[in-house]
Amino acid sequence: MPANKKPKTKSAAKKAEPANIETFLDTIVTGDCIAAMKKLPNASVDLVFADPPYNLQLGGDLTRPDNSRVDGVDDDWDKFENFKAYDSFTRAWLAEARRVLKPDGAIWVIGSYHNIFRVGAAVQDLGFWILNDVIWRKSNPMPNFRGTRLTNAHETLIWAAKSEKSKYTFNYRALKTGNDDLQMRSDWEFPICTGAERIKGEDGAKTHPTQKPESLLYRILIASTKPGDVVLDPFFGSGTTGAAAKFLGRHYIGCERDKAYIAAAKKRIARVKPLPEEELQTQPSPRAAPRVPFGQVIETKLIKPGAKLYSRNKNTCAKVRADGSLYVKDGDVEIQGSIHKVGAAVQNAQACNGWTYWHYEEKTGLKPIDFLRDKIRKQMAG
Amino acid sequence: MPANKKPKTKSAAKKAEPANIETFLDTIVTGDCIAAMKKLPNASVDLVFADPPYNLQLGGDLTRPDNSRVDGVDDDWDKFENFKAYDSFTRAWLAEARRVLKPDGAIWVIGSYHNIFRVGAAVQDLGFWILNDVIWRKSNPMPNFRGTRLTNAHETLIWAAKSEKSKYTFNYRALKTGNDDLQMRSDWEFPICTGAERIKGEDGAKTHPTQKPESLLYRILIASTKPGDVVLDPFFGSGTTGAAAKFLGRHYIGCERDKAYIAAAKKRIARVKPLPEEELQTQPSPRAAPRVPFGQVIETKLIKPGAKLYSRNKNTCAKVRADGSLYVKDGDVEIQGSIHKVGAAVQNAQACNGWTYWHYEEKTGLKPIDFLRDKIRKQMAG
DNA sequence: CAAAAGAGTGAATCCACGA
DNA sequence: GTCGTGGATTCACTCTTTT
Repeated sequence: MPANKKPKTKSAAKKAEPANIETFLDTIVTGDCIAAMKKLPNASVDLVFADPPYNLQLGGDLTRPDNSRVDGVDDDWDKFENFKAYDSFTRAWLAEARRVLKPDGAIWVIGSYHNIFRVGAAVQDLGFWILNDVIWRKSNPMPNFRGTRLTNAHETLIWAAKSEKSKYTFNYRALKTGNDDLQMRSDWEFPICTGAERIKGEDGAKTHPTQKPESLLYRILIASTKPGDVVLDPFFGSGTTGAAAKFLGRHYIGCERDKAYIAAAKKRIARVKPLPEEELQTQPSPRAAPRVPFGQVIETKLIKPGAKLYSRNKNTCAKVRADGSLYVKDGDVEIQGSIHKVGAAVQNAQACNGWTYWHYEEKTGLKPIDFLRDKIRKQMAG
Repeated sequence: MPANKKPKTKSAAKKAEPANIETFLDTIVTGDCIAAMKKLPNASVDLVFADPPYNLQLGGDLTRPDNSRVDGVDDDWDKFENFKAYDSFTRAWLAEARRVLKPDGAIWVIGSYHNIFRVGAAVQDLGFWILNDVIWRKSNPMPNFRGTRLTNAHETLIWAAKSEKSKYTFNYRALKTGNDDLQMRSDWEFPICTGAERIKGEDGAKTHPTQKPESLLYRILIASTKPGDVVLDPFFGSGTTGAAAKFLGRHYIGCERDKAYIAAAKKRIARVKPLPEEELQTQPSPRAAPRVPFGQVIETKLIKPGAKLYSRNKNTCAKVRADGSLYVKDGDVEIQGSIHKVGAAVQNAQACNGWTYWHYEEKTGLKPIDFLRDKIRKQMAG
């Protein structure tokens, strides 16, 4: 693809145009996440997934009842003087992430009670629009060894669109289908990342202290991206986002400053074999199907003008007119209009889906006129 | 009780001594929660439970797919100009709540993604020390009718001590015992408040739009208070906190400005019959509870030989023998053995906890025989 | 009377597109 | 921007009515 010489927006014209986003696809940008994100052009990524430092305040070492030491999070990058420093760091990277997002883009941030409230408030203050908070219920959490609190058995994710107006991606039907035809809820259960999935060094020690399970990222990407979308992870770490994105036919961009993490992530992602394209087809949404006006049903002669349509209980009867409008005479009152308007009127309802409300007579009984629309769609497709 | 003329602390001595806390026990203070809390003396309550406005910012009407209208929260008390206004309100009431708390006191706040991040950040900024965030998983949440987001199936609670140094109350053993000897996790499942528990006016309409289930408050009070403790609820509403506190032998203080809510709460709490004192003893020591063989239940004459025990659905019936064994005749097959062995056999299961599987008949219905074991343990302890 | 069917409802930031 | 219209969209549970 040729470089785009002409700035796309006025604001972009003010500065030197940053490198094209294509340059960064499926790569890890080395360096501090804010500096790294500054290299990316405005409005160029579809989704951000961020697993920022948790700002844990563990007082001293934590030991198990058998006196073995728990390998907690004590790396330098996870120390912050105080909430103020953490807040300004949080707002800085969130602002960069928002700049880089397309207008209809969205962000996911994961955290625990140590940091998620500060992150969530910053998300709202910066103009993101929260869509859901999602609970990752850990099926195998670490117990509270001292019995001083509840077992910390979950983490919190925030899902937010770039703005209130964003037409964010949500594959509602795909999630529902994958959930035994029940709406996906805001609480998700997954095991923590252990076993073969957990990346370890040659010494057997875990490479990254907070590696997330790929299953979590799969669901996030299936829920809120389309194949070919660009997913940015400002805290790339061990590269779970990259691995899941590559597997699912999405592009990733990672930011990471730790060279050991980068090396481990590259190695990991190289081993991932992407799903074949046909496997990526998710359950289509009825909203995505081509619009078929009711008039077309008549033009196609699937129903003739003058034919009668009924409500399911056959209490109401309407006559079809040549232009695709319906006509009902109920006592003195005559109603005419679209299948939807007349359906709503005879029910005294605000709205009505005429395709499912009205039925035509067949040998086997009443059938919704939606069957006829289906027929036309299939003819169009085949 | 005579008035206490001598100030208890130096700081209290500086100002006019506010009315003694005893005056307020088990009452509802009328008025705005901040003004009402100002009447209470410093460091006088053990626990605060707060269910503040969520600042929902709902749009227009929402209808179900069957065109019925959802009765959303449109009350004035949930309306705020912007985040800034909500934040300053939040910090004001949290500061008062903190002043009123004893040094070892704690607070619970419940909210949704609309407000909980702002509340949580304020909690931290004011010097509270977060102990856990707890997820209330709703077993029967309202679905997302438009298929635009995930089903909002949970709410978030923050549990925080007054300060990092607070020696807060946590009845670890009681929770674990009540949770089949597993540590209580940070995600709790309860149904929403419906049916007979839901308070309704004479017109059948719900008295309060956001009444919380008593089961949620029971667990909170069992987890983090002792009998006789003082529990303050600055947003008393329909009085769930008061009802649970009275039932569990705790004192409540409510703040509420809506007279209709106050009247409903008073009526509700008046009907509550407190548990007898001996039932309030929670699992005291870190030692495992003493073993009670089933035979002892018979020896104690809590159940007589020849009595019948049933599975919860009453599909299975067993006869109690004098030695504490059970006997079941199922067609030609006769089974006998311990409550556990017979329970497993009739279910075709590897193992079974007979204490919870078998039930005896009481006036009010079937009850697990575990109730009887509890009784014996309490007799042994007391 | 029991069982089945129907109606009602809950802290909800709940539509997309073209004229 | 607004406005109008097409047409997509629900789970668990309680209580009432009908069979």
